Amino acid sequence: MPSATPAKKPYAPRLPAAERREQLLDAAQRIALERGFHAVSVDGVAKACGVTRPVVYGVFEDRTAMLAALFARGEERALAGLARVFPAIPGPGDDVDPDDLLLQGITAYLQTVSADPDTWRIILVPPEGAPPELEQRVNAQRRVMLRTLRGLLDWGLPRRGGPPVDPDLFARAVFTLAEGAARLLLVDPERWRVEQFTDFTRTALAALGPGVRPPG
Amino acid sequence: MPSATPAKKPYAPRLPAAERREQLLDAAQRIALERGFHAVSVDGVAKACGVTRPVVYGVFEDRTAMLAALFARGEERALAGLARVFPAIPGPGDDVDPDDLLLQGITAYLQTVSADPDTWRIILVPPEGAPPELEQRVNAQRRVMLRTLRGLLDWGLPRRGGPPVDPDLFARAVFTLAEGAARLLLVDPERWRVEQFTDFTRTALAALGPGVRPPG
DNA sequence: CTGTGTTGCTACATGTATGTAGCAATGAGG
DNA sequence: CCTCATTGCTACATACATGTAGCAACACAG
Repeated sequence: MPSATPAKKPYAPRLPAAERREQLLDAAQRIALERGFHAVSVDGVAKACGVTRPVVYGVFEDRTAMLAALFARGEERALAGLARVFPAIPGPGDDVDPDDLLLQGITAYLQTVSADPDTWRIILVPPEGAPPELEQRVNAQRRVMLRTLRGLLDWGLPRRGGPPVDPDLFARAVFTLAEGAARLLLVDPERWRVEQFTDFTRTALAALGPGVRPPG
Repeated sequence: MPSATPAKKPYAPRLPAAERREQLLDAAQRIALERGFHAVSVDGVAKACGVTRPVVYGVFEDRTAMLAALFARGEERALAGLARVFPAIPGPGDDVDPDDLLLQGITAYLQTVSADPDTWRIILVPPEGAPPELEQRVNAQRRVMLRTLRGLLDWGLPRRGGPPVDPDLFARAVFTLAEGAARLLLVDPERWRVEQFTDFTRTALAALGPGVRPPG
Protein backbone atom coordinates (compact mmCIF):
# COMPACT_ATOMS: atom_id res chain seq x y z
CA MET A 1 0.00 0.00 0.00
CA PRO A 2 1.67 3.21 -1.15
CA SER A 3 1.78 6.04 1.35
CA ALA A 4 -0.22 8.94 -0.08
CA THR A 5 1.61 11.75 1.72
CA PRO A 6 4.51 12.88 -0.52
CA ALA A 7 2.71 12.81 -3.90
CA LYS A 8 5.95 13.03 -5.85
CA LYS A 9 5.92 13.17 -9.60
CA PRO A 10 7.37 10.05 -11.24
CA TYR A 11 10.24 10.76 -13.57
CA ALA A 12 9.19 11.29 -17.14
CA PRO A 13 11.05 9.35 -19.84
CA ARG A 14 14.30 11.15 -20.62
CA LEU A 15 14.70 12.50 -24.14
CA PRO A 16 17.56 14.16 -26.00
CA ALA A 17 17.09 17.88 -26.54
CA ALA A 18 16.18 17.65 -30.24
CA GLU A 19 13.39 15.14 -29.70
CA ARG A 20 12.08 16.99 -26.68
CA ARG A 21 11.96 20.14 -28.74
CA GLU A 22 9.77 18.60 -31.42
CA GLN A 23 7.53 17.05 -28.78
CA LEU A 24 7.10 20.42 -27.04
CA LEU A 25 6.30 22.19 -30.31
CA ASP A 26 3.77 19.50 -31.22
CA ALA A 27 2.11 19.95 -27.84
CA ALA A 28 2.15 23.74 -28.14
CA GLN A 29 0.50 23.56 -31.57
CA ARG A 30 -2.13 21.12 -30.37
CA ILE A 31 -2.99 23.29 -27.38
CA ALA A 32 -3.12 26.42 -29.52
CA LEU A 33 -5.56 24.76 -31.93
CA GLU A 34 -7.72 23.27 -29.21
CA ARG A 35 -7.82 26.00 -26.62
CA GLY A 36 -6.17 29.08 -28.11
CA PHE A 37 -2.75 30.64 -27.71
CA HIS A 38 -3.56 31.99 -24.28
CA ALA A 39 -3.59 28.38 -23.11
CA VAL A 40 -0.11 27.86 -24.54
CA SER A 41 1.64 28.59 -21.27
CA VAL A 42 5.03 27.19 -20.45
CA ASP A 43 3.38 25.22 -17.71
CA GLY A 44 0.61 23.95 -19.97
CA VAL A 45 3.02 22.76 -22.64
CA ALA A 46 5.20 21.11 -20.01
CA LYS A 47 2.25 19.30 -18.46
CA ALA A 48 1.02 18.16 -21.88
CA CYS A 49 4.37 16.42 -22.31
CA GLY A 50 4.30 14.99 -18.80
CA VAL A 51 7.18 17.20 -17.78
CA THR A 52 7.80 20.29 -15.65
CA ARG A 53 8.54 23.90 -16.55
CA PRO A 54 12.31 23.92 -16.11
CA VAL A 55 12.51 21.27 -18.82
CA VAL A 56 10.87 23.68 -21.24
CA TYR A 57 13.21 26.47 -20.22
CA GLY A 58 16.06 24.11 -20.94
CA VAL A 59 14.96 23.97 -24.59
CA PHE A 60 13.56 27.46 -25.24
CA GLU A 61 14.76 30.79 -23.91
CA ASP A 62 11.26 31.75 -22.80
CA ARG A 63 7.62 31.53 -23.82
CA THR A 64 8.07 34.04 -26.66
CA ALA A 65 10.97 32.05 -28.11
CA MET A 66 8.88 28.88 -27.91
CA LEU A 67 6.08 30.49 -29.92
CA ALA A 68 8.58 31.96 -32.36
CA ALA A 69 9.98 28.47 -32.91
CA LEU A 70 6.47 27.16 -33.47
CA PHE A 71 5.80 29.84 -36.09
CA ALA A 72 9.14 29.28 -37.76
CA ARG A 73 8.42 25.57 -38.08
CA GLY A 74 4.95 26.26 -39.43
CA GLU A 75 6.26 28.78 -41.93
CA GLU A 76 8.86 26.34 -43.12
CA ARG A 77 6.27 23.62 -43.65
CA ALA A 78 3.85 25.95 -45.38
CA LEU A 79 6.46 27.32 -47.75
CA ALA A 80 7.63 23.81 -48.61
CA GLY A 81 4.07 22.95 -49.62
CA LEU A 82 3.62 26.18 -51.55
CA ALA A 83 6.62 25.54 -53.75
CA ARG A 84 4.39 23.58 -56.14
CA VAL A 85 1.53 26.06 -56.19
CA PHE A 86 3.04 28.90 -58.19
CA PRO A 87 4.28 27.81 -61.59
CA ALA A 88 7.00 29.65 -63.42
CA ILE A 89 5.82 32.23 -65.92
CA PRO A 90 5.68 30.39 -69.24
CA GLY A 91 8.20 31.42 -71.85
CA PRO A 92 7.34 32.64 -75.36
CA GLY A 93 7.64 29.16 -76.83
CA ASP A 94 5.45 27.39 -74.26
CA ASP A 95 1.86 26.74 -75.23
CA VAL A 96 -0.05 27.23 -71.99
CA ASP A 97 -3.63 28.31 -71.44
CA PRO A 98 -3.74 31.07 -68.78
CA ASP A 99 -7.03 29.81 -67.38
CA ASP A 100 -5.61 26.32 -66.95
CA LEU A 101 -2.61 27.78 -65.18
CA LEU A 102 -4.77 29.67 -62.72
CA LEU A 103 -7.11 26.76 -62.17
CA GLN A 104 -4.24 24.39 -61.51
CA GLY A 105 -2.63 26.84 -59.15
CA ILE A 106 -5.78 27.22 -57.09
CA THR A 107 -6.31 23.48 -57.04
CA ALA A 108 -2.74 22.91 -55.93
CA TYR A 109 -3.12 25.53 -53.22
CA LEU A 110 -6.29 24.00 -51.83
CA GLN A 111 -4.79 20.51 -51.94
CA THR A 112 -1.69 21.75 -50.16
CA VAL A 113 -3.80 23.28 -47.43
CA SER A 114 -5.90 20.15 -47.07
CA ALA A 115 -2.82 17.98 -46.86
CA ASP A 116 -1.46 19.69 -43.73
CA PRO A 117 -4.53 21.23 -42.11
CA ASP A 118 -3.12 21.94 -38.66
CA THR A 119 -0.23 23.94 -40.04
CA TRP A 120 -2.61 25.97 -42.17
CA ARG A 121 -5.15 26.48 -39.44
CA ILE A 122 -2.53 28.38 -37.50
CA ILE A 123 -2.00 30.56 -40.58
CA LEU A 124 -5.51 31.00 -41.98
CA VAL A 125 -7.72 30.58 -38.91
CA PRO A 126 -5.38 31.70 -36.13
CA PRO A 127 -6.71 30.60 -32.75
CA GLU A 128 -7.58 33.11 -30.07
CA GLY A 129 -4.75 35.03 -28.50
CA ALA A 130 -2.27 34.78 -31.35
CA PRO A 131 0.69 37.10 -30.77
CA PRO A 132 1.24 39.92 -33.26
CA GLU A 133 4.42 38.31 -34.54
CA LEU A 134 2.34 35.59 -36.18
CA GLU A 135 0.23 38.02 -38.15
CA GLN A 136 3.32 39.93 -39.22
CA ARG A 137 5.05 36.81 -40.52
CA VAL A 138 1.92 35.63 -42.30
CA ASN A 139 1.29 39.03 -43.86
CA ALA A 140 4.86 39.23 -45.06
CA GLN A 141 4.42 35.93 -46.89
CA ARG A 142 1.04 37.07 -48.17
CA ARG A 143 2.70 40.05 -49.81
CA VAL A 144 5.22 37.77 -51.48
CA MET A 145 2.47 35.47 -52.75
CA LEU A 146 0.40 38.38 -53.95
CA ARG A 147 3.33 39.76 -55.94
CA THR A 148 3.94 36.38 -57.50
CA LEU A 149 0.28 36.01 -58.39
CA ARG A 150 0.26 39.49 -59.83
CA GLY A 151 3.23 38.59 -62.03
CA LEU A 152 1.41 35.55 -63.39
CA LEU A 153 -1.73 37.55 -64.05
CA ASP A 154 0.24 40.26 -65.84
CA TRP A 155 1.37 37.50 -68.13
CA GLY A 156 -1.97 35.77 -68.44
CA LEU A 157 -4.63 38.49 -68.52
CA PRO A 158 -3.58 40.06 -71.85
CA ARG A 159 -3.27 36.59 -73.39
CA ARG A 160 -6.79 35.45 -72.55
CA GLY A 161 -8.53 38.68 -73.39
CA GLY A 162 -11.65 39.36 -71.41
CA PRO A 163 -12.90 42.38 -69.49
CA PRO A 164 -10.56 45.30 -68.75
CA VAL A 165 -10.26 44.56 -65.04
CA ASP A 166 -7.82 46.33 -62.75
CA PRO A 167 -5.06 43.69 -62.56
CA ASP A 168 -4.11 44.61 -59.00
CA LEU A 169 -7.65 44.27 -57.73
CA PHE A 170 -8.13 41.10 -59.74
CA ALA A 171 -5.05 39.56 -58.15
CA ARG A 172 -6.28 40.52 -54.70
CA ALA A 173 -9.72 39.12 -55.46
CA VAL A 174 -8.32 35.79 -56.59
CA PHE A 175 -6.10 35.67 -53.53
CA THR A 176 -8.92 36.56 -51.16
CA LEU A 177 -11.23 33.98 -52.66
CA ALA A 178 -8.56 31.29 -52.56
CA GLU A 179 -7.91 31.95 -48.89
CA GLY A 180 -11.64 32.03 -48.22
CA ALA A 181 -12.06 28.65 -49.88
CA ALA A 182 -9.13 27.29 -47.91
CA ARG A 183 -10.73 28.53 -44.68
CA LEU A 184 -13.95 26.71 -45.49
CA LEU A 185 -11.97 23.53 -46.11
CA LEU A 186 -10.17 23.93 -42.80
CA VAL A 187 -13.14 24.89 -40.66
CA ASP A 188 -15.62 22.36 -42.01
CA PRO A 189 -13.74 19.63 -43.85
CA GLU A 190 -16.73 17.29 -43.77
CA ARG A 191 -18.83 19.64 -45.81
CA TRP A 192 -16.41 20.96 -48.41
CA ARG A 193 -14.33 19.31 -51.12
CA VAL A 194 -11.60 20.81 -53.23
CA GLU A 195 -13.53 19.95 -56.39
CA GLN A 196 -16.42 22.19 -55.40
CA PHE A 197 -14.09 25.15 -55.56
CA THR A 198 -12.30 24.09 -58.70
CA ASP A 199 -15.66 23.55 -60.40
CA PHE A 200 -16.81 26.99 -59.30
CA THR A 201 -13.58 28.54 -60.50
CA ARG A 202 -13.80 26.79 -63.86
CA THR A 203 -17.37 27.98 -64.36
CA ALA A 204 -16.50 31.52 -63.36
CA LEU A 205 -13.45 31.66 -65.62
CA ALA A 206 -15.41 30.23 -68.52
CA ALA A 207 -18.04 32.90 -68.04
CA LEU A 208 -15.55 35.77 -67.74
CA GLY A 209 -14.86 37.53 -70.99
CA PRO A 210 -14.09 35.80 -74.27
CA GLY A 211 -13.69 32.53 -72.47
CA VAL A 212 -11.29 29.65 -72.76
CA ARG A 213 -9.40 29.31 -75.98
CA PRO A 214 -11.02 26.77 -78.21
CA PRO A 215 -9.13 23.46 -78.08
CA GLY A 216 -6.97 22.41 -81.01
CA MET B 1 1.67 58.38 -27.09
CA PRO B 2 -0.23 61.34 -25.59
CA SER B 3 -1.91 60.41 -22.34
CA ALA B 4 -4.56 63.03 -23.11
CA THR B 5 -5.62 63.20 -19.47
CA PRO B 6 -3.39 65.43 -17.35
CA ALA B 7 -5.19 65.09 -14.03
CA LYS B 8 -3.54 62.09 -12.36
CA LYS B 9 -3.14 62.48 -8.65
CA PRO B 10 -5.74 65.13 -7.87
CA TYR B 11 -9.38 64.27 -7.99
CA ALA B 12 -10.66 63.61 -11.49
CA PRO B 13 -13.75 65.49 -12.63
CA ARG B 14 -16.84 63.80 -11.26
CA LEU B 15 -19.26 62.36 -13.79
CA PRO B 16 -22.67 60.73 -13.57
CA ALA B 17 -22.64 57.00 -14.21
CA ALA B 18 -24.09 57.13 -17.75
CA GLU B 19 -21.48 59.59 -19.01
CA ARG B 20 -18.68 57.76 -17.26
CA ARG B 21 -19.83 54.57 -18.94
CA GLU B 22 -19.59 56.03 -22.43
CA GLN B 23 -16.23 57.58 -21.63
CA LEU B 24 -14.89 54.25 -20.39
CA LEU B 25 -16.17 52.41 -23.47
CA ASP B 26 -14.61 55.02 -25.74
CA ALA B 27 -11.31 54.60 -23.95
CA ALA B 28 -11.54 50.81 -24.09
CA GLN B 29 -12.18 50.92 -27.84
CA ARG B 30 -9.34 53.33 -28.45
CA ILE B 31 -6.91 51.19 -26.47
CA ALA B 32 -8.07 48.03 -28.21
CA LEU B 33 -7.49 49.60 -31.62
CA GLU B 34 -4.13 51.12 -30.72
CA ARG B 35 -2.55 48.42 -28.58
CA GLY B 36 -4.78 45.35 -28.76
CA PHE B 37 -7.32 43.85 -26.41
CA HIS B 38 -4.68 42.54 -24.04
CA ALA B 39 -3.97 46.18 -23.21
CA VAL B 40 -7.62 46.73 -22.38
CA SER B 41 -7.16 46.06 -18.68
CA VAL B 42 -9.42 47.55 -16.07
CA ASP B 43 -6.45 49.53 -14.86
CA GLY B 44 -5.52 50.69 -18.35
CA VAL B 45 -9.02 51.90 -19.13
CA ALA B 46 -9.25 53.63 -15.77
CA LYS B 47 -5.91 55.38 -16.29
CA ALA B 48 -6.91 56.45 -19.79
CA CYS B 49 -9.87 58.26 -18.25
CA GLY B 50 -7.74 59.74 -15.47
CA VAL B 51 -9.51 57.60 -12.92
CA THR B 52 -8.78 54.56 -10.75
CA ARG B 53 -9.95 50.98 -10.91
CA PRO B 54 -12.74 51.04 -8.37
CA VAL B 55 -14.46 53.66 -10.52
CA VAL B 56 -14.58 51.18 -13.37
CA TYR B 57 -15.91 48.46 -11.11
CA GLY B 58 -18.62 50.88 -10.10
CA VAL B 59 -19.85 50.92 -13.70
CA PHE B 60 -19.13 47.39 -14.96
CA GLU B 61 -19.36 44.11 -13.11
CA ASP B 62 -15.87 43.10 -14.23
CA ARG B 63 -13.51 43.21 -17.19
CA THR B 64 -15.54 40.67 -19.15
CA ALA B 65 -18.71 42.68 -18.70
CA MET B 66 -16.90 45.80 -19.84
CA LEU B 67 -15.80 44.11 -23.06
CA ALA B 68 -19.25 42.62 -23.56
CA ALA B 69 -20.69 46.14 -23.27
CA LEU B 70 -18.17 47.38 -25.82
CA PHE B 71 -19.14 44.62 -28.25
CA ALA B 72 -22.83 45.21 -27.70
CA ARG B 73 -22.42 48.91 -28.46
CA GLY B 74 -20.40 48.12 -31.58
CA GLU B 75 -22.91 45.55 -32.78
CA GLU B 76 -25.72 48.02 -32.29
CA ARG B 77 -23.92 50.69 -34.30
CA ALA B 78 -22.97 48.26 -37.06
CA LEU B 79 -26.48 46.88 -37.42
CA ALA B 80 -27.93 50.37 -37.53
CA GLY B 81 -25.64 51.17 -40.46
CA LEU B 82 -26.38 47.87 -42.18
CA ALA B 83 -30.12 48.49 -42.25
CA ARG B 84 -29.70 50.35 -45.54
CA VAL B 85 -27.39 47.85 -47.18
CA PHE B 86 -29.76 44.98 -47.85
CA PRO B 87 -32.77 45.99 -49.93
CA ALA B 88 -36.04 44.13 -49.77
CA ILE B 89 -36.51 41.47 -52.43
CA PRO B 90 -38.34 43.24 -55.25
CA GLY B 91 -41.93 42.16 -55.87
CA PRO B 92 -43.27 40.86 -59.18
CA GLY B 93 -44.40 44.31 -60.25
CA ASP B 94 -41.13 46.11 -59.52
CA ASP B 95 -38.77 46.68 -62.39
CA VAL B 96 -35.32 46.26 -60.88
CA ASP B 97 -32.09 45.17 -62.49
CA PRO B 98 -30.45 42.46 -60.35
CA ASP B 99 -26.96 43.74 -61.16
CA ASP B 100 -27.88 47.24 -60.09
CA LEU B 101 -29.28 45.87 -56.86
CA LEU B 102 -26.08 44.01 -56.06
CA LEU B 103 -23.88 46.91 -57.05
CA GLN B 104 -25.83 49.33 -54.91
CA GLY B 105 -25.75 46.95 -51.97
CA ILE B 106 -21.98 46.59 -52.15
CA THR B 107 -21.55 50.34 -52.50
CA ALA B 108 -23.80 50.97 -49.52
CA TYR B 109 -21.89 48.41 -47.47
CA LEU B 110 -18.51 49.94 -48.23
CA GLN B 111 -19.81 53.44 -47.54
CA THR B 112 -21.29 52.29 -44.25
CA VAL B 113 -17.97 50.79 -43.24
CA SER B 114 -16.07 53.91 -44.27
CA ALA B 115 -18.45 56.12 -42.33
CA ASP B 116 -17.71 54.49 -38.95
CA PRO B 117 -14.26 52.95 -39.39
CA ASP B 118 -13.39 52.33 -35.75
CA THR B 119 -16.54 50.33 -35.13
CA TRP B 120 -15.85 48.25 -38.21
CA ARG B 121 -12.18 47.77 -37.45
CA ILE B 122 -13.18 45.92 -34.29
CA ILE B 123 -15.40 43.69 -36.43
CA LEU B 124 -13.38 43.19 -39.61
CA VAL B 125 -9.80 43.63 -38.42
CA PRO B 126 -10.07 42.60 -34.78
CA PRO B 127 -7.03 43.73 -32.81
CA GLU B 128 -4.76 41.30 -31.06
CA GLY B 129 -6.15 39.43 -28.09
CA ALA B 130 -9.82 39.65 -28.99
CA PRO B 131 -11.88 37.41 -26.71
CA PRO B 132 -13.76 34.54 -28.34
CA GLU B 133 -17.10 36.15 -27.58
CA LEU B 134 -16.37 38.81 -30.20
CA GLU B 135 -15.78 36.32 -32.97
CA GLN B 136 -18.91 34.42 -31.98
CA ARG B 137 -21.08 37.52 -32.12
CA VAL B 138 -19.57 38.62 -35.42
CA ASN B 139 -19.94 35.19 -36.97
CA ALA B 140 -23.55 34.99 -35.87
CA GLN B 141 -24.27 38.25 -37.69
CA ARG B 142 -22.26 37.03 -40.66
CA ARG B 143 -24.54 34.03 -40.97
CA VAL B 144 -27.58 36.29 -40.92
CA MET B 145 -26.09 38.53 -43.60
CA LEU B 146 -25.08 35.57 -45.71
CA ARG B 147 -28.61 34.16 -45.57
CA THR B 148 -30.05 37.51 -46.58
CA LEU B 149 -27.60 37.83 -49.45
CA ARG B 150 -28.39 34.30 -50.53
CA GLY B 151 -32.09 35.18 -50.61
CA LEU B 152 -31.43 38.17 -52.84
CA LEU B 153 -29.25 36.13 -55.17
CA ASP B 154 -31.87 33.39 -55.41
CA TRP B 155 -34.15 36.11 -56.67
CA GLY B 156 -31.62 37.80 -58.92
CA LEU B 157 -29.49 35.05 -60.47
CA PRO B 158 -32.28 33.42 -62.53
CA ARG B 159 -33.45 36.86 -63.69
CA ARG B 160 -30.11 37.98 -65.07
CA GLY B 161 -29.16 34.72 -66.70
CA GLY B 162 -25.47 34.06 -66.89
CA PRO B 163 -23.31 31.08 -66.01
CA PRO B 164 -24.73 28.19 -63.97
CA VAL B 165 -22.82 29.03 -60.78
CA ASP B 166 -23.47 27.33 -57.47
CA PRO B 167 -25.62 30.00 -55.76
CA ASP B 168 -24.31 29.18 -52.28
CA LEU B 169 -20.70 29.52 -53.33
CA PHE B 170 -21.51 32.64 -55.31
CA ALA B 171 -23.10 34.24 -52.26
CA ARG B 172 -20.07 33.34 -50.17
CA ALA B 173 -17.74 34.69 -52.82
CA VAL B 174 -19.56 38.02 -53.00
CA PHE B 175 -19.58 38.23 -49.22
CA THR B 176 -15.91 37.38 -48.92
CA LEU B 177 -14.93 39.90 -51.56
CA ALA B 178 -17.04 42.62 -49.98
CA GLU B 179 -15.43 42.05 -46.60
CA GLY B 180 -12.02 41.95 -48.24
CA ALA B 181 -12.65 45.29 -49.91
CA ALA B 182 -13.90 46.73 -46.63
CA ARG B 183 -10.71 45.54 -44.92
CA LEU B 184 -8.59 47.31 -47.50
CA LEU B 185 -10.57 50.49 -46.93
CA LEU B 186 -10.09 50.19 -43.18
CA VAL B 187 -6.43 49.24 -43.16
CA ASP B 188 -5.21 51.72 -45.76
CA PRO B 189 -7.83 54.44 -46.21
CA GLU B 190 -5.34 56.73 -47.96
CA ARG B 191 -4.84 54.31 -50.77
CA TRP B 192 -8.31 52.96 -51.41
CA ARG B 193 -11.58 54.57 -52.46
CA VAL B 194 -15.03 53.05 -52.55
CA GLU B 195 -15.30 53.81 -56.27
CA GLN B 196 -12.37 51.56 -57.09
CA PHE B 197 -14.33 48.62 -55.80
CA THR B 198 -17.63 49.63 -57.34
CA ASP B 199 -15.88 50.09 -60.69
CA PHE B 200 -14.30 46.70 -60.36
CA THR B 201 -17.63 45.12 -59.42
CA ARG B 202 -19.41 46.79 -62.33
CA THR B 203 -16.80 45.56 -64.78
CA ALA B 204 -16.89 42.05 -63.37
CA LEU B 205 -20.70 41.88 -63.42
CA ALA B 206 -20.82 43.24 -66.95
CA ALA B 207 -18.38 40.56 -68.02
CA LEU B 208 -20.20 37.72 -66.29
CA GLY B 209 -22.64 35.87 -68.45
CA PRO B 210 -25.22 37.53 -70.71
CA GLY B 211 -24.57 40.85 -69.06
CA VAL B 212 -26.83 43.64 -68.00
CA ARG B 213 -30.32 43.69 -69.45
CA PRO B 214 -30.58 46.05 -72.37
CA PRO B 215 -32.13 49.34 -71.25
CA GLY B 216 -35.68 50.15 -72.28
C1' DC C 1 -21.52 77.37 7.30
C1' DT C 2 -22.58 72.67 7.99
C1' DG C 3 -24.51 68.26 7.36
C1' DT C 4 -24.91 64.36 4.02
C1' DG C 5 -24.74 61.46 0.21
C1' DT C 6 -22.19 60.67 -3.89
C1' DT C 7 -17.98 60.00 -6.26
C1' DG C 8 -13.35 58.83 -6.25
C1' DC C 9 -8.87 57.21 -3.93
C1' DT C 10 -5.49 54.29 -1.15
C1' DA C 11 -4.30 49.93 0.33
C1' DC C 12 -4.80 45.24 0.51
C1' DA C 13 -5.77 40.31 -0.56
C1' DT C 14 -5.75 36.92 -4.23
C1' DG C 15 -4.73 34.25 -8.27
C1' DT C 16 -2.00 32.93 -12.00
C1' DA C 17 1.98 32.78 -14.88
C1' DT C 18 6.84 33.66 -15.45
C1' DG C 19 11.51 32.63 -14.76
C1' DT C 20 15.47 30.69 -11.56
C1' DA C 21 18.35 28.12 -8.14
C1' DG C 22 19.64 24.17 -6.35
C1' DC C 23 18.81 19.26 -5.52
C1' DA C 24 17.69 14.34 -7.03
C1' DA C 25 17.22 10.60 -10.14
C1' DT C 26 18.84 8.15 -14.15
C1' DG C 27 21.65 5.21 -16.86
C1' DA C 28 25.87 4.55 -19.84
C1' DG C 29 30.87 3.71 -19.41
C1' DG C 30 34.61 2.26 -16.75
C1' DC D 1 29.39 -2.18 -8.83
C1' DC D 2 30.65 2.69 -8.93
C1' DT D 3 31.13 7.26 -11.39
C1' DC D 4 29.36 11.28 -13.17
C1' DA D 5 27.34 13.99 -16.87
C1' DT D 6 22.79 14.49 -18.25
C1' DT D 7 18.08 15.14 -17.53
C1' DG D 8 14.28 16.24 -14.69
C1' DC D 9 12.05 17.85 -10.20
C1' DT D 10 10.89 20.79 -6.02
C1' DA D 11 10.62 25.17 -4.19
C1' DC D 12 11.07 29.91 -4.36
C1' DA D 13 11.07 34.75 -5.89
C1' DT D 14 8.84 37.99 -8.93
C1' DA D 15 5.49 40.38 -11.69
C1' DC D 16 1.12 41.79 -12.96
C1' DA D 17 -3.79 42.08 -13.17
C1' DT D 18 -8.02 41.27 -10.77
C1' DG D 19 -11.36 42.37 -7.47
C1' DT D 20 -12.65 44.46 -2.63
C1' DA D 21 -12.87 47.13 1.76
C1' DG D 22 -12.67 51.12 3.87
C1' DC D 23 -11.39 56.03 3.87
C1' DA D 24 -11.19 60.97 1.87
C1' DA D 25 -12.71 64.67 -0.94
C1' DC D 26 -16.19 67.06 -3.22
C1' DA D 27 -20.76 69.56 -4.02
C1' DC D 28 -25.05 70.79 -2.91
C1' DA D 29 -29.21 71.48 0.33
C1' DG D 30 -30.58 73.54 4.35
